[in-house]
Amino acid sequence: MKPKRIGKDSTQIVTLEMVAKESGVSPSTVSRILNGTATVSEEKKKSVDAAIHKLGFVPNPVARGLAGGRTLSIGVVTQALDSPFYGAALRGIEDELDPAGYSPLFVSAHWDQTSEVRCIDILRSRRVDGLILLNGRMTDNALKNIAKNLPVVVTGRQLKGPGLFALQFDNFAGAFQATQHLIQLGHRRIAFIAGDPEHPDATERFKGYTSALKAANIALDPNLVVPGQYHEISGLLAVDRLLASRHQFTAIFAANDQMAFGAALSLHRHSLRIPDDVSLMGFDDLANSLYCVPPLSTVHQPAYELGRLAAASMLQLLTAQKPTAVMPAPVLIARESTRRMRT
Amino acid sequence: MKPKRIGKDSTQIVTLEMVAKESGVSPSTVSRILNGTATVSEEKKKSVDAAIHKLGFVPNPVARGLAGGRTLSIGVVTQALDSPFYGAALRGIEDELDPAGYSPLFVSAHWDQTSEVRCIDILRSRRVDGLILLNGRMTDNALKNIAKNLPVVVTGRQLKGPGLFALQFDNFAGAFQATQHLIQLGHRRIAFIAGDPEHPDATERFKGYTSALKAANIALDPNLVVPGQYHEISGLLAVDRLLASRHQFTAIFAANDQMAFGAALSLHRHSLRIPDDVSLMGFDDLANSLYCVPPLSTVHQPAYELGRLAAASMLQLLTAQKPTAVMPAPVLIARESTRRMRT
DNA sequence: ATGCTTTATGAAAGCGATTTCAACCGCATT
DNA sequence: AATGCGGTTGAAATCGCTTTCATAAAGCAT
Repeated sequence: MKPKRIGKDSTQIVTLEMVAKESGVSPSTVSRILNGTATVSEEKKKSVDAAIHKLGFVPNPVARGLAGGRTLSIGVVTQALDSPFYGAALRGIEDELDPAGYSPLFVSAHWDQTSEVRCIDILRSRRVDGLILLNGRMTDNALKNIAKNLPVVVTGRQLKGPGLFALQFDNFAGAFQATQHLIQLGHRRIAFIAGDPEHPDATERFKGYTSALKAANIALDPNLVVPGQYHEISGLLAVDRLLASRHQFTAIFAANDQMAFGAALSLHRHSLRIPDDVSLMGFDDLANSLYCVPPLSTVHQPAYELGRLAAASMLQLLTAQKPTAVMPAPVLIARESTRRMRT
Repeated sequence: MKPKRIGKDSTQIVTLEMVAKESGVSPSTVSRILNGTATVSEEKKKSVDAAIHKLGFVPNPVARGLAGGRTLSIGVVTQALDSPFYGAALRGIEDELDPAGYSPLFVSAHWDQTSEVRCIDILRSRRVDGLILLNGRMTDNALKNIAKNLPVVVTGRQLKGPGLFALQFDNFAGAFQATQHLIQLGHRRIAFIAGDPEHPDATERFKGYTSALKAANIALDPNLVVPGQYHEISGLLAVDRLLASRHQFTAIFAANDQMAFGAALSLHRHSLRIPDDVSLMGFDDLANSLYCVPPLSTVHQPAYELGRLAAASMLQLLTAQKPTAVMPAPVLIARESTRRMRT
């Protein structure tokens, strides 16, 4: 049996001190070179670089975090790890942070305010350098308070402050467009499956719906507005209820795609065809909206882009720049679940 | 204007030393109480606990990581953050780790071996206490090597070793059942949309398919086996090709749900109804399989459970216990996309 | 030359925990 | 009464890096 020898791959711990010794300079100098904290003679720089390369030195982020206060990690509070929408956003964050040497630390709050506070505490105790909050529930003031000590980027609300940046998607405009689209196709009796009024974006979408109706001089029929909770099942139940109520409608606008899927299933169960019998419109443009039957007309929400922008803004905040990101405007995606009213 | 005062919520840094001073003992003793490293007199324990509570002390994981070598964080290498399947697994991991005080550190490797190695390096440099690898691509040996220094839990392969634990889902049995189900419904000409042969689970599923055919004395028709890559679009194209080839079939078994969705769309485009004209079977039981039209028959793969089990096993590994987790057996979920052959 | 501001560098002091080491105490042993 | 031992406790070293602080060298004006 071969003696257990230290393989080249087995990360043996090379410390900054070893690099210093190897290149004949002090640890301080090595650190300065690593961080560019001060000017160092070209000559030493070279010899240190050589030593780093030779020894395969990788700075220890933990020690770095302790000494310098920076951990090169960004806390990300999401609402669900496994939601198709947030998943894309997280991917965007990761893609943007990674090249900058930062690592995201994901925690999920499950749309619960208490849990959200706890998550933030955990992240702070882990000394993250910044915080990205995706559609958080906490109050604006609490957020501003946190931003005093820690750069914060939030999505889903309008807010300004020092060390604080907000990115908001125009839910109102998106919903307006969606409703308008249905109207333009000749629909007059358009049902709306609302989201949880606790979500500000859900209420915005509702406003977009009502505004578009008003703009077209269509009276809002409260009987056609049914509550939902953004889940598939709530969309299904909403349509069940709608159908049971016997109020006529020719189109449905669901406040998000997930509810639209539920709605589609309910329609199917009642032998109603999409879009021949009723047109169906979603909101979010989830990955699988393209692959349901029939492919869902919806409003594209750039989740991935949102993640990237949030992360990029955070990076700017960390370098004391003013974030410049601006959210793309909503884009309507007309697919096959909506069609012109039959005359 | 009120003077800026230190709010109670603004996490001012309370250190272990302050706790020690407050309670009149040495830092060492506080540490010992925190970690249960040694017996401490009941009296001091009480006074320290009181001080901790009073000051609201939270140990700094960063300092802890540097001093003790433990960071209370577990590296998780996933293949995609935004895949419905992995999302559920990640949630399971988080749910299990959180109560134990551990935090997961997620990185995604995008099914790329090089990237996977890089991810692991990042995690190691961050001094994670353990590593969970979800369906990794790296070789068994490389893995064993890593496990020498770091507890490792892997999914999707069979492997044993010190500090190493593997969890594997029985893809073969699952695919066998799925195929058998179609056969029992009277289908004889069953097409198969394969996954990328690079994935071991894809090849296992293929084997399950062929074995079930053989067991029923049905000859395998190579014309009915088409390649795919686990994405929706590949499922769609596969069915397009199948249909173009004009080889008869009455049922399709897709190696995963995503391809089944694509397949469903292709069938729809060709005006073929599910399940009346062709039965469709998936694999994985993604969250939205329940909400497609018609709801997809599939094999349930317990992604969430998998995550929990992997995390639980890691926790056991970290306390030097032998992991005891065993994967649940595949369960067939017959929904509405499959039906008895018309006679 | 003299004095004074810069500039490059190293020594040393943290950062906030853990852990080793040694001292101390009390109690059983001979 | 002397020795020894397990059990508590605190002082101090340590983890690997950053960052003051001090110092020596260098540049510049007078």
